[in-house]
Amino acid sequence: MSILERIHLSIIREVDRQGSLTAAANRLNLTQSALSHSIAKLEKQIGIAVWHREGRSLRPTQAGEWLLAVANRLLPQLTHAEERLQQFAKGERGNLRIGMECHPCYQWLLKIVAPYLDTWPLVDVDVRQKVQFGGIGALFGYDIDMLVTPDPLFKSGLRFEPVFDYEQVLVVGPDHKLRDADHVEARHLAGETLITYPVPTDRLDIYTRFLMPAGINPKRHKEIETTDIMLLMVSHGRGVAALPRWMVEEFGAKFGVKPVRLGPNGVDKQIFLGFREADADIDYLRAFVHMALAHREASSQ
Amino acid sequence: MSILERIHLSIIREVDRQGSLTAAANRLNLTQSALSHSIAKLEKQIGIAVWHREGRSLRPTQAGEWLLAVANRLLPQLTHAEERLQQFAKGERGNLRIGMECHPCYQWLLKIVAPYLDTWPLVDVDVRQKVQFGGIGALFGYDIDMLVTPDPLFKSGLRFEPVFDYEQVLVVGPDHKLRDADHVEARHLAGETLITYPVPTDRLDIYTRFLMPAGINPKRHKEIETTDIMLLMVSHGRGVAALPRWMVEEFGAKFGVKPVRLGPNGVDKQIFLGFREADADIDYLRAFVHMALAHREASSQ
DNA sequence: TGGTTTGATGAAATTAAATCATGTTTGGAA
DNA sequence: TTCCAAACATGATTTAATTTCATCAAACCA
Repeated sequence: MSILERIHLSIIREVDRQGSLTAAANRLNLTQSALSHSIAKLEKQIGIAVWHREGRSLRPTQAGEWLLAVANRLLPQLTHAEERLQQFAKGERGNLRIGMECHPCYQWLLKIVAPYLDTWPLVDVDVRQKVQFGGIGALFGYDIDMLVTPDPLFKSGLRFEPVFDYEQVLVVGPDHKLRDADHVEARHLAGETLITYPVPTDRLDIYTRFLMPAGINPKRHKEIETTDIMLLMVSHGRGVAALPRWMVEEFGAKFGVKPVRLGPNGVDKQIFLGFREADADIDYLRAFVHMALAHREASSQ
Repeated sequence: MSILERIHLSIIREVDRQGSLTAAANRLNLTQSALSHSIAKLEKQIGIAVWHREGRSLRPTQAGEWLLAVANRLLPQLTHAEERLQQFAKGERGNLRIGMECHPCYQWLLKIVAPYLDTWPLVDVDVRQKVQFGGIGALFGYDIDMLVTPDPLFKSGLRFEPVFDYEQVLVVGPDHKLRDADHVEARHLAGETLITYPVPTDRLDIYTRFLMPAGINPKRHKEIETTDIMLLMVSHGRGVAALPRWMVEEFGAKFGVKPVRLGPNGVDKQIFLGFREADADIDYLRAFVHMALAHREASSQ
């Protein structure tokens, strides 16, 4: 009945990666002949070619492209399932694969992960900064088990817990004219250089919740990857940035930068921890959420 | 290297469904002995039991439960991939599997699907009313290819197009005292029986956008599955309901019911068509979106 | 307590997969 | 151009894996 086997997907993926049957065969510890036979049989059974044979190279057909997509989606899941089983067998607890959709949360995450690793010595934590189909997709696609994000999705098989509240503030250098201001208005930034993480502006709160409502754009927009460099730039008067208040307070002294409230009421943010409802009863996963919630309690006092 | 094969997943799923190895073997057109050998080998390779042997019955171990979840997730995808390939081979275009997260949209959907089936004779349309992990999860899980929903999720591997705007109105019977009112206030419903589709109140706009903001609850809340019966109930004075205005106008005459605006400004709704970004270039899928958009253009005049 | 059902097991048979040896085509180097 | 190396295809053979068959032991049921 079933014709599409794991080996077929492996071959298709490997041929795509290596570029040739022969190279793929080596990586799979099989002969070129074996792959050739295997694929020929598959093509015969489904009744359509997987590759165009052009000279001595293979180019995927439409069906081949489709199969490649299937392979890239399913093979990692099979691999992960096997790893998980091995871990069951060895009495290990497994990996907690955490996806991050929130740049400055990294510092916060470290504070949760550190004690977690002590309490759960058999669980390994694995943090992925960039996830292929976005955090939600990665959760549904079983690429990650937990997601740190400012954008929760209630309903539909996932669960989100608020674990972290903070105020987003403007960071200015030690000689900046707004240094001692009670708060800043959007128009004050019209002549400034704004430094942000390299993400689309519609995912930056300083745009969506502060600048855009006022119809203001900064003079210049500069993207910086790392927080340290960003703070260094700000402290040397190269621009202003928006970061969590706790972060500015923690690193502010070191860099001599100051936080200023965004607008009269400030910009409040909430970070959520998301996971699959189906995983809700995995103890080491629950424990992580609990530790995050406990940390929230502790720091809200 | 790889030990977990499709057959293992099939066996695990079938044993769970049938309750015994023997029955599962029959369904898989194999002998009981074959399955026994097959899973014995698997258990030996991963080094852990998949089932507790209790007397002559099999109960999944923790690992078994996990494997079962994997099987139920991956096997349908493999099956679908095969079907899709067969369709490629036969020159068919495939199935368009549409998930619905919007009860009254069914009538609207019919208006799109009817001409679509004519334009795309080789594409079959398959509508699924209830999807396991919610619409978004079903899209990510490849259980459906398109989703009709009032709750889009921008970003993260999916795309949503607004295809349908309408006003949600209150439907009252021919003898109802509000029958000729310009609009209704929330407090007017305090003494009424409200008839809705059987979904949680936090997904019913009349609650979230009309009653709850005013802190009002109807006297009674009754859930009805089908629109026809709902309208029949309303027309016979058994209560009031909330439906799209176009629907009331279309069926109003038949049932003698009347639309009344919800609040002074009305409750406007938008319905979206969602699909995977990876599928954005499948012609028959694009075509569906285009037809929906065209229908929107036509009816907005 | 027999009869029947269920899963396990070892050996044999069968089927499937991989290799070996070889052929054909092609792209590049001499 | 020519020749060689690289790449995939193919048929026969070998090897490995899977399936069946025959049989057993345990357990549920009447």
